[in-house]
Amino acid sequence: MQSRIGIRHLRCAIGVADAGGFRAAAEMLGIAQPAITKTIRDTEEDLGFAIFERGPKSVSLTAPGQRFVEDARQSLAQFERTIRAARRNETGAYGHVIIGYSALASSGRISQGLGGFEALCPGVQIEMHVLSTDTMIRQLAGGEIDAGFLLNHESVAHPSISQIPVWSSPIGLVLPRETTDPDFETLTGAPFVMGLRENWRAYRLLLDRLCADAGLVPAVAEEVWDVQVLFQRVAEGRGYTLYPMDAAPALPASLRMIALPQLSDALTISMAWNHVADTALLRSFRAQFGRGEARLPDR
Amino acid sequence: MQSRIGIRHLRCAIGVADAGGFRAAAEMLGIAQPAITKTIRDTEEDLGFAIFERGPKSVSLTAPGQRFVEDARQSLAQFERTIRAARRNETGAYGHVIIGYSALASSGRISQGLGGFEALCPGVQIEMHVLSTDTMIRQLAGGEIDAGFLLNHESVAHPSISQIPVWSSPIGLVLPRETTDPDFETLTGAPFVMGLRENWRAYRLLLDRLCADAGLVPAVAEEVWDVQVLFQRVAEGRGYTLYPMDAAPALPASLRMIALPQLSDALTISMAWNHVADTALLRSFRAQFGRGEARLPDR
DNA sequence: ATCGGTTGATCGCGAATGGTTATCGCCCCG
DNA sequence: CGGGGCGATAACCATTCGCGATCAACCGAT
Repeated sequence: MQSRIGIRHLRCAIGVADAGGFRAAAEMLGIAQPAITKTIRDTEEDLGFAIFERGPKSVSLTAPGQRFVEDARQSLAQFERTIRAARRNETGAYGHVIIGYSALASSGRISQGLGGFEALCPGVQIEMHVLSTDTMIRQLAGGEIDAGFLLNHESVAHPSISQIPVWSSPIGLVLPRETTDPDFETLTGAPFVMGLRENWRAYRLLLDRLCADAGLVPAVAEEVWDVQVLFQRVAEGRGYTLYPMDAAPALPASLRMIALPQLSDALTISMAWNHVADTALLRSFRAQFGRGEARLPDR
Repeated sequence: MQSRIGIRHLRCAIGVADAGGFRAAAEMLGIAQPAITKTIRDTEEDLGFAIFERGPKSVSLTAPGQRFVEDARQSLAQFERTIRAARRNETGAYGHVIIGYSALASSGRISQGLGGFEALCPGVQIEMHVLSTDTMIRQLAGGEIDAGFLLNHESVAHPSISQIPVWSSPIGLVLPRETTDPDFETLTGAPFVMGLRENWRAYRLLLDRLCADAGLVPAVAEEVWDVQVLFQRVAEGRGYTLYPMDAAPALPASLRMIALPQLSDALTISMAWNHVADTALLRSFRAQFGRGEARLPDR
């Protein structure tokens, strides 16, 4: 039963798989290359099979190696969560939670939940990352973040990630403060600034459907990578954009929002988490937003 | 970020918590006591708080230590599953799954599922433990076993354990082969041999309800710890017993079963697993028995 | 009151481990 | 045909890990 394999071995194997080579992994992990060779060889010896196929140019995972590294990722993530959740942080209290949130999710509901969590577990350090919906799902699956707030959309799903709706907001029209309210009919063909599909995939899909339902055909004059630029361009008069009404208080002074009752559906933000991410601290966190032990996805 | 804590530290902390003392843990882990002292102290130093309260007589967990050890258990279990699932076993193939099953679950449906799994993942080593329903839940929660087949009953639940019904069997009457079939009415007051409530809690609760519904009042003449003894005593004429009809083929030659249509409900066996037990191998295993990604308990 | 018999803590010392630098052999590609 | 990648190997060094021996505190007996 006893195995000489430790966390170090997992880190090493994952590093090589990610970096695509022993030398690259060595650099990434901040150690010398021979150490990688030795650690990988020890691991393979212990497990009884080759994790990597050594090609003359770069290495690749064998089939069992693939499975092993996949499992090792979960294992390592869980381990690090355990340490993070327990460790005393700079503020003098214990615990450290990493969450992601979509730019669309900048609403009072998050602050309220976080406030409740802060009251329950004072001093726990909360690290926030703004991520696109797809990146968030990927990082949740890989254990890089503990929970995320993202756009609820049927195209956003992952077998090992649970989601629970947290709140909704209707979608409004963002326009420069001085501009007069346009008629809804005049919006078709009017210039719009939108987030790039690459980074705003699910939100764009949602808007596509809402606009189609409402008979609105926006002319996308420009696509940008992130919110700040989005608002910047709208303020410069390059076009309108569509954004959750919730975000109205957070708009720059040069912008304002008006409701668009013609857009039938609201945008819903869900809390998402990997169901293997299971520490006492994270259970407390999730409890702040709904029951937090909701259904797994029906795949 | 980098922490000197490794798997060894978790094992050590868990060991001390379980053994209830440094010296006892040392013995349990097969190392000397000073090593325990040092490892625990290193861990506490790294985390920034005391895991254990050193009393003059034995030690106890502090509040944060309690949470840490709890999380560490999950972490360690996941780690060991990862290694187990990957490791080459004696049969020359890879993988090792530990399952528990209730004595009540000895049916063809398990063998069938296991056969399918064997075909899918040839050579994977399956370790089986016969456990009482309650023990199984505890070991699933602690990560000691990967999946279990147990009696489906509302009193058998745990927040982090999912269950999915796998099959059902009506309950029949077990009696010595030579005995003539009794009338159902004569069973009330007739002597019965039963499993001890201590070890058969959920099954006895189920039988209590079924008997009450059917107006049957068995006189429990004797209570025994495990199945073998149960059948032994029935064969010796100490009384009847009630058992799933499924088990008929597995009965000793000296016994036979007759149906009891008066007992309204069937006994249902579920597969149970801890939703944090997540390796590629275990997903394949669970897929053999229903979808295997079913609902979490509604707590 | 003191003396075993506990407990965990401390102190050196060897052995094992994890890391380093230097170098090799290989294969691809200019 | 000779770089310049790659991983493997060798020799060596620092740290870690575990050991036995010992200590200090405490409890419950005499």
